[in-house]
This record gives sequence, C-alpha cells and structure tokens, in this order.
Amino acid sequence: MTLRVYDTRSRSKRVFKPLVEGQVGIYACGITPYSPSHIGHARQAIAFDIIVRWLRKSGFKVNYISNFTDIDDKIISVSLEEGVNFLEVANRNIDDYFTVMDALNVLRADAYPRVTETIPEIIEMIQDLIDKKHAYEAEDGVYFEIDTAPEKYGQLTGQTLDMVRKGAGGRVDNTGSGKRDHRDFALWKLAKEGEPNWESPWGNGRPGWHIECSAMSLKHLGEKFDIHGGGSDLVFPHHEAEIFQSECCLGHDPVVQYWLHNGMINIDGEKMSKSVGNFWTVSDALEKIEPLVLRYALINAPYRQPVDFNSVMIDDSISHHGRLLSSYSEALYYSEGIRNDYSGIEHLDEATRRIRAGMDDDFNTRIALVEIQSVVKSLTSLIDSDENDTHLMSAYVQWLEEFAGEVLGILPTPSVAISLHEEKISRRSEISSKVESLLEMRESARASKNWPESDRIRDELTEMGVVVEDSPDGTKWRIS
RNA sequence: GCACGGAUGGCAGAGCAGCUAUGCAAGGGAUUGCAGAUCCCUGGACCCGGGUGCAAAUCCCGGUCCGUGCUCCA
Repeated sequence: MTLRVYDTRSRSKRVFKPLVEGQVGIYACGITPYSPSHIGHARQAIAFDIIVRWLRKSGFKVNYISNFTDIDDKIISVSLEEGVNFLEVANRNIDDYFTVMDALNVLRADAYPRVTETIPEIIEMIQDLIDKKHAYEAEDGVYFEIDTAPEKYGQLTGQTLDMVRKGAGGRVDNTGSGKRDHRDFALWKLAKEGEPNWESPWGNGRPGWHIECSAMSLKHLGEKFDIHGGGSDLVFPHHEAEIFQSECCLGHDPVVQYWLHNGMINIDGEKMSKSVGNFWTVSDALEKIEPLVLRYALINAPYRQPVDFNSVMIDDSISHHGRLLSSYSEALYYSEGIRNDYSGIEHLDEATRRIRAGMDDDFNTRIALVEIQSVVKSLTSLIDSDENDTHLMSAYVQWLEEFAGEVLGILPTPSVAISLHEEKISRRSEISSKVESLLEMRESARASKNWPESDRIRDELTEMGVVVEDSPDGTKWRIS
C-alpha cells in the first residue's frame, strides 16, 4: 500500500516518502486571530487533522505543528478600535479557535507556536539573511531582496518575475515605501507611534508576515521537513516568500518536501467574504448545525476541492450523518459495548480495502464516506432484520469506530452514542402507554373503515413526535 | 492581462486508459384504505473542436466558461 499526495510544487501526486523513515514532520499555517474563526478555518483545521490522523494510522510517528500569527496589522487595528492590548484580541480569538475546533473534534497539534513567543529566532533568521546579502535595511524596515535568488521565483505558482512585474501594474508605487523593488517583501517592520514592538538590531518593530513561519518551522521541525500545508490562498505570496527565506538562510533546497494546500469555501457558489455578507463563523454555523455534522459536511469533498456550502449539502449531511449515528448507537447498544474483530467478514474487508485505497490516494475523504455509507446501509438492515446477531453487530461497531471514528473523527464517543440511544428508549417508554391506547383507538377506527378518524389519530401521534408505520404484520411506531 | 486549478446524469460528487461509482432526487413494482418505512427494478452524464491509441470521461493540442491568486489578503 502506497500513500500518494498532491504536491503543489510539482503539481502532481507523488509517492510519499518521509525524510526519516517512519517519521513525519508537518507544519500547517494556522490563523491570524483578529476575529472569531470562520468555517474556512474549520476546513483547514479539519483537513490537516485528518491528514495527520491518517499518517498516524499508517504507522508514521508524526510531529504536527500549527501556528498562530498573533501580531499583525489587523490585530493591531482591532485593538486600536477597542482600545485594548493587541494580545487581548489575539488571546480571545485563540480561545475561540480552540473552543470551536475541539467541538469539531479536531485533535490538538503537537505544538501551537506563536509569533510573539518566537521573536528571538525570527530576529536571528533575519540577521542571517542580512549577513548573507539576501536582505537589506531600509528606512522603514528590513526587506528580503528577491533579485538575490531569482531562480527560486514562482516555484509554487508558476509565475515568473516579469509576469508579476506586469501584473502588479500601478500598484507598484503604493507598496512598501523603503523597498528597492516592489516584489521585495518585509522581514521586519519598524513600529509606528503606539504600535506594539520588540527590540531588534534595526530598531523597535515587529516581524513581517512571512518570516514567522520560516522561523517557527525551523525551530520545531528543523532544517528540512516533510510537509508544509495551509489554505490555497496562502500559496502566493506567503508560501513563496517562505521558500525564499528558508532556503536562502539555510543554504539548501528544498526545505519542504511536499506542499499541501486545502481548497476554499464558497457560499451558494460565491466566495465567502465579509463584504458580500455571506460570512459564517464557526459559532454561527454551530447554532444551526451539530458539530459532527458540520465536520461531515466539510469532508464531503476531497480537501483540495472547493466546498460549496449551501442548504442542499447541509441537508444531505444532516441526513447522512444522522443515519450513521443512529445505526452506530443502536448497534452499540445491542452489542452491549462488546467489540469484535471484523476481519473475515467479506463486506467489511472489501470496504476496508477501498477506504484504505481512497485515503492513500491523497486523503480522499469522499471515497471514505461512500464506504461508510455502504457499511451503514448493511448495518441498518442487520438491525432491522430482528436476527439480533450481536456478534456480527459488534464487528460493525468496531469497523465504524476505526474508520468513521478514529480516521475521520465523525463519531461521538461511545458513551455519548449510547446515551443518545437510551434517551430515545426512555422517551419511548415514557409515552408508550399513551401511544398504545391511541393506536388501539386507531385500529378500531380502521376496522370500521373510519379513515378520517384513523388519520386524525395518526396526526395527533405525529404531533407527539411519533411515526406510525402500518405493515402486513401489524402497526409499528417509533420516535421520529 | 498573467498564473494555477476545475468543467461528469436533476443535485452533490468519484473515476488518473478497457470492467455498475455512490448518495439524494425521479420513474416502475411489491406492501398499503391513504401516507410513511422497507425491499426489488429502471432510466439518465462525461463543456466544445481536433489529435494519439485496438481502446479516452480518463493522455496531447486548441477554444469556451467558472474558481482562486497576482505583495500583507483566509
């Protein structure tokens, strides 16, 4: 079994081979905490959560790092508006991040470095770049000089220096006052009046946007590491800039072996943005959708594809996830918490083979969900068959926990699932006698072909949340 | 304008050269007073034009449309 991943730099799927056998270092760009997390952040977090889960499942020892850019222009502007310290803004939104990502069952990374805790390393790296003549000091900060490494340009985007020069057009004059060339980018920005700042050899200021990730990945993962990830909107300029910084500083290339980028989220076919007014924070979404259903929805397309967030896909996710949850919790209940090895059960073996092949093919969660749906379908008919084969059921339980739970993270814990089912059962016993007597009345109405009365009683039961099902061997009912 | 990605049945979304994707929806049947649930069955797609293959949704070339990025913006 071979894992293949799509590498943005080579623009193709490549067989995954880590630098050190059996170990994987992975760095994924996290958020700039200037506002509460939105569902695009959730998608990024979930995508890399699942990538890490699958790497671990495949036997790799994984070191997963995800950062917070806790100082930046937008954070400063929010802090000025509110008249509070910038760290208060950042910490508040980082708290929000952890709260919602925990709810979405995103496992914690091994470390969450922050820019403000990496200042010495950042300064050291900038100094190194200056010493190596790749960066220069200007009146408003320190800049990386693109022309010192033109061969590195466009590794991720395919653009050349000339293209960008043309594309930038009239904006050249508006960016960065001290730059020698408009394509140069800031490594250190000198502080203006009232801005947060740190001491440096070039004056008090703060790091530019890109250098932090080079410094933090170096600090936590070393001079070369396996996977660097993030949203596809970061490909340019952020990740291109990182290549310049890291490779020029360390003197070798490539520093990053595989570049992985997740796709963006559209709302009803349009880009999600604050200006369009179709902006969903995760908290907004969680008011309407169960967290695990949202997670399900966000992995319904492979991580590189754009996801269109619309009511149809949400409704689909609600019903599909609901089916998974109720069959799982019911099977768990009947099998009394026992787990059974599923190997040897043909259908489950086949599903296992396909789900593995799908996940090994650039983490295709869509394929995985298809297999899970198919397993759920046969489990549901097993439960409905009245055979009460708890041995077989417990094998299904184990399979679902392994793939829907451990790998995709879309199952609640067994105790939560059990209590969901028990709630149903207790609700059932609560209203049982009333329902039974109504059903008897309805039965006699039906016997005398009094259909209006029969339907009236059925409506009454519907109001109570009871679904009536007539069948050849009598009338059954269940909680909707 | 330039770069990168995408275009598959009513919708969502696999497919990476030969073999049913799948789910939802639709139609037919079984069951039913009706409805629901369940089971069985069915139809239906590969943006356009060329090219290379015994064979192309799948590879190549050209076009059209869509998305994203083009310097601090998720």
